Amino acid sequence: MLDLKYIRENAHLVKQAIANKREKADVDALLDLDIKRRNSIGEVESAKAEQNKATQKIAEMKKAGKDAAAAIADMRRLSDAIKQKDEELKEIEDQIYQLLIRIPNIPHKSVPVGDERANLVIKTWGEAAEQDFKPLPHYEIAEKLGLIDFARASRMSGSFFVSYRGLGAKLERSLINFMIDLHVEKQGYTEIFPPFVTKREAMFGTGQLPKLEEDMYHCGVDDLFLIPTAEVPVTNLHREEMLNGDDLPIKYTAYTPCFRREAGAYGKDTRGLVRIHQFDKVEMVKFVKPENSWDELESLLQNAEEVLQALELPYRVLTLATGDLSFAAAKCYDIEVYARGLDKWLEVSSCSNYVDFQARRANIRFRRERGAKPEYVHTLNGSGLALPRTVIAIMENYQTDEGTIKVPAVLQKYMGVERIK
RNA sequence: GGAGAGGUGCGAGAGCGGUUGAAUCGGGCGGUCUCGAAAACCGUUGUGCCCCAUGGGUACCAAGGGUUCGAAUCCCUUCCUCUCCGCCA
Repeated sequence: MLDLKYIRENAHLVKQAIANKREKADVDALLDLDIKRRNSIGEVESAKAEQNKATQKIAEMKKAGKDAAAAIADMRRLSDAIKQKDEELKEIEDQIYQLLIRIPNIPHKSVPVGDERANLVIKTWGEAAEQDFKPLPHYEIAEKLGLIDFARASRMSGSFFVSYRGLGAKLERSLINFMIDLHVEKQGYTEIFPPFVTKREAMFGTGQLPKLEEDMYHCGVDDLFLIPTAEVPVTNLHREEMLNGDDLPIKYTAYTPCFRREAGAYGKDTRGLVRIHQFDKVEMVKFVKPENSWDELESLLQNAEEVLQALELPYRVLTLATGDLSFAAAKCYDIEVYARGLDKWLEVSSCSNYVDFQARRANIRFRRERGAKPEYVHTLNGSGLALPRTVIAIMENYQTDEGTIKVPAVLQKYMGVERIK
């Protein structure tokens, strides 16, 4: 959510941002209502000032034992008028709020303008090892080695759910442990194990609601949502809090499963593990001081890259263009791993700076020191990493011509074997 | 799931429906004293919004409604916390 005052003073920038993000939001209607609102506040508050004075007088009269009946009768009329004006004001503020929460965050200056074709590849790391054979796509080798049950999972839960088995299941668990250990031991994050369902307010705080309600699994009886990413519960840990400036930056990492209905996404890249309704992910979340958030984005990206470097998987980094940027983000880097069997680049991480957008929605503030004015923190998060596509890359890039899969060196102590066969 | 208790400022904790934005204690900050410190004493210590803005106004005692001329204080709903019983990994 943006600051109303900021929108008032920078309407053209906001409109530009909406256009560049290919969102729809009515800034002019908002500005119109803003004027109405301020007029209305003037009326209501002067009426209330009058009422407060009169009320005090009545109290004094009663104390002095005088009859206050006439004054009370007068006040009844004023009181009714105030109630009515208050209602009008509330109506206006509701409308403002509804418009305000639909205005997206403003992209940073360094973000290229355009749709996904304007995404900028800023870095490529590693090379696909030369091979004299064509590796099988992951879904075939996984099936062959008994690592993943696609058919059985579909039978019980529907399509786009999978069940891992044997060393396939262990690979999943090993990757989770390896990634968390790396974030905690080498990169200074604190591990969190949060709830996997949250309330509406939490989804709103990080910006999933109201826009993405259709993409989430929802438990109607309790009005709870299954989390689409750990970003939601971990960022919301500090919702409605006043943090201590000395404690910043706060760096958390969390493993969670992620649930996504992906409504309408069928038919595109949907074979195997590329796109499934439930997947595992290790996430990093940071709460930082505003002046540091752009540096923190770079180090967040680096922390995510280190996972792929340790796994020795080739990848590239993209700066997302405005049209590809999510609603709440000011800037976002995507990391794509190269999968040799599919011969495709697959997104395994998005590292975003939300600046104060989420913090304002979720009311997460800090004081630089005792007595200082509260300020909104900046929030960032990045995957480190999404598991299924990492698994794809391992199964395809580490495949041998004998139809086995070598275990990446850093995973061997977790897996207990050097080769999956 | 059943039965109770409760949610007040940085913390503890008071608050007959009428100068209560909120007593008191503690903490923080500033000062007096001291070579310095401690102790003691004095002062100070919330946030949002609006305006004809070095000032004024208004709102906020979990959240939302209601009663009233007037609500932290009375009523209703929701959320959360705690205790006891039941159930359970």
